Amino acid sequence: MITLLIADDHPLYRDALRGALSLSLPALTLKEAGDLNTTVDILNNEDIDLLLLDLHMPGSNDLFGLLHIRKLFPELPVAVVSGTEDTTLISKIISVGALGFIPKTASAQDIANAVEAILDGDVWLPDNLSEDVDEVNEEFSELADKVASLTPSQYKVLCYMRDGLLNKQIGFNLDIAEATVKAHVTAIFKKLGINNRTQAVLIASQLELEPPAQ
Amino acid sequence: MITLLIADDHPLYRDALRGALSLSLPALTLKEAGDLNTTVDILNNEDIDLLLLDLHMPGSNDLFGLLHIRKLFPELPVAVVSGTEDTTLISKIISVGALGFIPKTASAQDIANAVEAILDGDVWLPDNLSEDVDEVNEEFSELADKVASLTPSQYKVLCYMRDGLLNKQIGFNLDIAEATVKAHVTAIFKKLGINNRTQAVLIASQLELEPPAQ
DNA sequence: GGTCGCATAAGACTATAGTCGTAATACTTT
DNA sequence: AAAGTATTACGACTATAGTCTTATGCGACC
Repeated sequence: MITLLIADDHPLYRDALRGALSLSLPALTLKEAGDLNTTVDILNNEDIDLLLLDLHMPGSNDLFGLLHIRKLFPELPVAVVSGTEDTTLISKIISVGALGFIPKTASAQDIANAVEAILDGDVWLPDNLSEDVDEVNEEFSELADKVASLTPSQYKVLCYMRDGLLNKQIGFNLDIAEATVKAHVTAIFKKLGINNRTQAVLIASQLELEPPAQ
Repeated sequence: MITLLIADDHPLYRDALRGALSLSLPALTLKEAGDLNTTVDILNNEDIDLLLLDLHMPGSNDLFGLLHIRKLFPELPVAVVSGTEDTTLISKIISVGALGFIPKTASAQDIANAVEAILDGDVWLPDNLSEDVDEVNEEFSELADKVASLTPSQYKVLCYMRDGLLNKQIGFNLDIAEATVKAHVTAIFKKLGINNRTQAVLIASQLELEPPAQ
């Protein structure tokens, strides 16, 4: 029995997805989540075979949500659903480890085909994108791996760095001493193989990280 | 009499453009340039009504060439020709002030139409892009303006900053004292309305600046 | 031909970034 | 339960970033 989790903040679109899938693939069990936290909860407590993730959920700014999920559940197949047509963003989504990208404009049949392909272990992309994706991939997926190896605290510090905050301000936000922030910063440098803040910020910016804002 | 300059490093594609244009718009005078420096030379010495600029010319990394031209000749209408289908990049190109974007896959007729529209003062874009462009525009064109207000030295310093170099290293590369680099850095901050290097690097990276590498 | 504005240059000083050593806690692995 | 490893935490120290001040050269503009 195959179970699929639809994570999208728009109830109407969840219904539409559910409809499109139950039509062509009635054997699936479908679960739903409306934000990133409940998505993680469900993934922790139930056996999910495929996650359909909307990128614009509350608490899931751009790539952050996907990176987060990929880090917590590296083995989980993820397909991203989004209305964007930005080819760089789509390339990044794939580089970060999503097995497919489904445009919100796709037809019910396309969506069903995509889900089927991904469940079979294939990667599914809109028609004209394969080359674009390859271009971005090489360096980018390395970076994503390195960033995924950061601890939660380190990740938060990196996000705040990316926003141009001083160590002192980061410490205040996270309620730790500036000295501790510096220690995290040094640890981040080692993991990313760099030696100053500028380079760290560039990497974070290429990955389109956003602060957890909690 | 209308004069048009084709700036593209690929002689064959220059010929193709020339052919496409002379067919539909025989009244045009056409000039050609194969790299960024001769492009600037010609613009300095002749009266050009429209520049067709290829983004991947030698010495013109990504957006740098366009920014450079826009800064030197703010009144000159520029249309960008490129093979990219990256929508963010295309949006940035328009934000920086190009009046049109012509995909290399466009037909002869499309190209002629585009040139005609731009000479009439319109903005010409591939069909499906107008909305995408609007999204990126607002903040981005402000940034581009600010960066364009930098002096040549300041611009170089910013590019090196973007590469993660220390002030000391930048000074060595430009053959000036570290103290001078710092002075430039402070000047850059003021012009861009920011107060630390991290933010400067983020702006430079969003603009896809590349060092002059001369 | 001043003089005004601005880019360039650089030294002295302060603030921030980054390193190192150490320690406490948590989480495996045996 | 003990030993090992990784994370979090922080203070003391050094290196780098950034500010302020001053000075020089260069073009614009009466």
